[in-house]
Amino acid sequence: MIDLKLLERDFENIASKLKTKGVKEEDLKEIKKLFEEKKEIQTVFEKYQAKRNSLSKEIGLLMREGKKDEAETIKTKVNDIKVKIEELNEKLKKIEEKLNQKALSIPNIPDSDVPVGKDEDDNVEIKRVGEIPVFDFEVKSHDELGEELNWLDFKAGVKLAKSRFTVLKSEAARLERALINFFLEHNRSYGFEEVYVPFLVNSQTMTATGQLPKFKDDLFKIEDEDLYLIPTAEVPLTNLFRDEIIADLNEPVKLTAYTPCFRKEAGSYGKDTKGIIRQHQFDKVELVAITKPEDSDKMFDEMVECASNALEKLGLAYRQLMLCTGDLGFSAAKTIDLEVWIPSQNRYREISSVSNTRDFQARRGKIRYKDGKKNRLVHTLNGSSLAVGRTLVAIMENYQTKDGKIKIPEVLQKYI
RNA sequence: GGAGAGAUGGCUGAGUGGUCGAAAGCGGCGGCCUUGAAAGCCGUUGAACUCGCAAGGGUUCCCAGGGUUCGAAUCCCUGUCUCUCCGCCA
Repeated sequence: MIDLKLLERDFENIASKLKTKGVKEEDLKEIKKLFEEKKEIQTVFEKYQAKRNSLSKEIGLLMREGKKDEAETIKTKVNDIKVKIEELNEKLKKIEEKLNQKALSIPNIPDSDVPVGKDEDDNVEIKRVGEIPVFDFEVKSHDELGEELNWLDFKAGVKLAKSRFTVLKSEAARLERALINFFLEHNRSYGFEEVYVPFLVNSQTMTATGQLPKFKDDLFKIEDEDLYLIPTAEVPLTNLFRDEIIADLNEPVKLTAYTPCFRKEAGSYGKDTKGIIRQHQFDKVELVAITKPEDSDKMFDEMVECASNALEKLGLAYRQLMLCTGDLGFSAAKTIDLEVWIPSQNRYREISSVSNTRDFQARRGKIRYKDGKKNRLVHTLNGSSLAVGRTLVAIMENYQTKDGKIKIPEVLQKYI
C-alpha cells in the first residue's frame, strides 16, 4: 500500500508519478479526502470515548462509596455520550472500509529512475549477453520437438485438466527436475536459504503481497475455503514475515524456494497458445529478500546478477530489460526482466523478473524491523531464478540438433 | 469426520465485571559490583492510530467478529486456530 501520509503531504509529486502507471488523479484525490475525513472523525470520536471512560471510572468510585444517587446521575450523562459514540463509530467504520478498499487497489509508486512509458514497447534494454546460436538447418519450435520426441503430451494435459496444462514425459520430466535442483543449488551459492512452503495460502497472505483484492480473477481459489493456489513463491516466502518485527536486520534475509505456480492467465486468451510458454501450472524457483531500506538497491543488483548468472551457466543468450512505468507490476517500484533467446520465435522471451517493492508490501503486511528503539518498515524484493518451464523451452530450442534431438547442457548432466 | 480442552505481552503463566496494558518468572536492554566474566543487586523493557512546533496527551488492542453493561481480558453468541483422544490416511 502506498503511504497515505506521504500522499497527503506530497500530493502533486505522488500523483504525477502514479499517473505514469495509469492511476487517475481523481482516484488519488478521493483517497486523500477520505483519509483526511477519517482523521477528523477519529479525533472527535476519541474525545467522546475519553469522556465516557473517565465518567465510567467515576461511577465505579461512587458505587464503592455507596453514593448511588450521584452515580445514577452520571449514568444518564454517559448514556447521552454513548449515542454519540455509536453514531461516530458507524461513520468511522464506513469511511475506513471505503478508504482501505480504495487504497489497497492503488499500485506502488515507480522509482524515479524507471523510464516513463506506456507499455512493453517502451521498456529499455540494458544489455545483451551471450551469442545467439546460428543453425544450419530449419529450427523447430519446442512444441514440435516436444511432440516428436514424446517429451510434451498436450492432449494428456487437456484430458486430465483443461487447456494450458501439459504432461511432461521421459527426458523432459527428468530435465524439469534437474533444472529445479540446479537452480536451488545455484541460489544457495549466492547465500539464499532454501525453504519449502505451502502451495495454498489464505486471503490475508494474498493481500499482503498485493494479489488481493485487485487481482482475484487471476487466482485459482479452493471452493468453500479461504485458500488460494499460489501464483508464485514470492507470496508465501514474503508472508513468512507478515506481522513480524525482525529484531536484527543487519544481514538481509535471503530465501529461495521451488514451487509450482498457478495462474488463471485471465485476459491472455489467444496469446502463446502453442507449447508451454504460458500455462496454468508451471514450476518456478524464486528468490525473496528482506532488507533495511538503505540496503535494497544493492540486494536488487545482487538478485539480478544471481538470475543472470544462472542463464550464463546454462549457456543461454539473454538480455536485461528495465521495465517502463506502464509495464511495471502492481507491487513493484522497479523491475528488471531477463529475456532468453527463443530461436523458433526469433526473439527474446521473459524468463525472469526481479522487482524491488520498497515498503509497499511491508506496509500491507506490517513487516518491520528494529532500528534502535523504532520499528521501521522493511523493503521486500523478489525475483525468479528461474522460471523452470520456460528454461526447458529455451534449452529444447537452443540445444536442438540437426537430427531433431536435444543436447543436455553440461551443468545439468550431474542432475540427470 | 467425532469427542474433549484451550487461545493473555519475545516466552512461560496469573488474572472471572471497575483502581488491568494486565501479577510473577524467564529472556532483552542499562547500571552497580569485578582485572574481565559469571553470580548477585538496582532500574528498564509491547504495538497501532491520532492530537501537538515540542514537552506531553488521547484512543484502540488480552485469537477474530458481534452482543450485554455506565464500565468487559473477565459475562453471552458466532467463527477461526491449536492441543489431546478416536476414526481415516501417505
